[in-house]
Amino acid sequence: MKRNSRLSLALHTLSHMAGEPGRVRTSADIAGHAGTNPVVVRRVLGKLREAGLLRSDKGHSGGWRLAKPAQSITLADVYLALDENLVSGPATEEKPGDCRVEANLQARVAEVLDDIEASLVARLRETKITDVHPSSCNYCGT
Amino acid sequence: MKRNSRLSLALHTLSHMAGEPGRVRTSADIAGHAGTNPVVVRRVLGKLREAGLLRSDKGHSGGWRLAKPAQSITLADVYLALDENLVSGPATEEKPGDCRVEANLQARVAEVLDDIEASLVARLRETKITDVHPSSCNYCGT
DNA sequence: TCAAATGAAACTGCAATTGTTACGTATCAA
DNA sequence: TTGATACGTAACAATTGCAGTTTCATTTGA
Repeated sequence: MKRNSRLSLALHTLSHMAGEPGRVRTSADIAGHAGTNPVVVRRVLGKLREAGLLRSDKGHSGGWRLAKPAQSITLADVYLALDENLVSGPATEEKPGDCRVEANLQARVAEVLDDIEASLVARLRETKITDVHPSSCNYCGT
Repeated sequence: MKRNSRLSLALHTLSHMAGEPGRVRTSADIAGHAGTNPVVVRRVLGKLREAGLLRSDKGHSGGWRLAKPAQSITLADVYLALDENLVSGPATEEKPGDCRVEANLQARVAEVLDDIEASLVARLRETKITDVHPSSCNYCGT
């Protein structure tokens, strides 16, 4: 996989699930379709479970399924569940330093980035995961 | 240094230069103030030179200086000169694949990210590097 | 002619992320 | 009760990107 793969994997999987809400899928199934590893799938989908988007069951006939109606899940829900911070990054955290230019810059740039991050989430909130599922899907068979 | 350090270094340096436009600074000077390495400085400022923001001279009494009035340089100019792509990342570049969900997702997400990237640049264009220089600077002596 | 500065290439070191292996635990069916 | 199935988690290896470092060539001016 590549960069930003967590978000890709999460959206991809949820979108498929939106097409067949009843179907239960195992980590191995999902990993096979996404070209990755079952453990990676569990890591990523685990975040979505913590956020209340998915439910997982152990044991025989266990696996992953939607925990709420697909219509009620937006791209923003997924993005936030993963703590992506695609824009601002991990809170630059400079040592104090005695350079006032540095302080000015940090403040100014951080302000802009925070705004942009908020705009991103707002935009993502406009799209539901059901909007992304194509009318004919060679995986769901719909 | 940390993440986004190229942008930090570039903005920091340009901002100081805006305070003393005539002064020529060597890579070693700048590296010393920024707590990094002269070669790193040349790598980053080289991009700004390609973009026409800085000029560098070799040899005795050489070094770096502004190539245009500080008033005409915005944060966006610096951001774009570095090819940062802070939002969209390096063009996800998936192999084609036969999954239509994936294609739909890529398109939708890319569209949003491109918009957000444009918003970011627009916001950065509102601030000139002279706006970031404090009235009293312990480095410039102004 | 020599010292000072950039330009550029090659390499190392570090941190983050993904991929992999291994083992524990819960669940269900025979 | 037992065994197969699937998730949960920890630990480790592989990969990647970036900063840092070393080294050498080239240009410039005193």
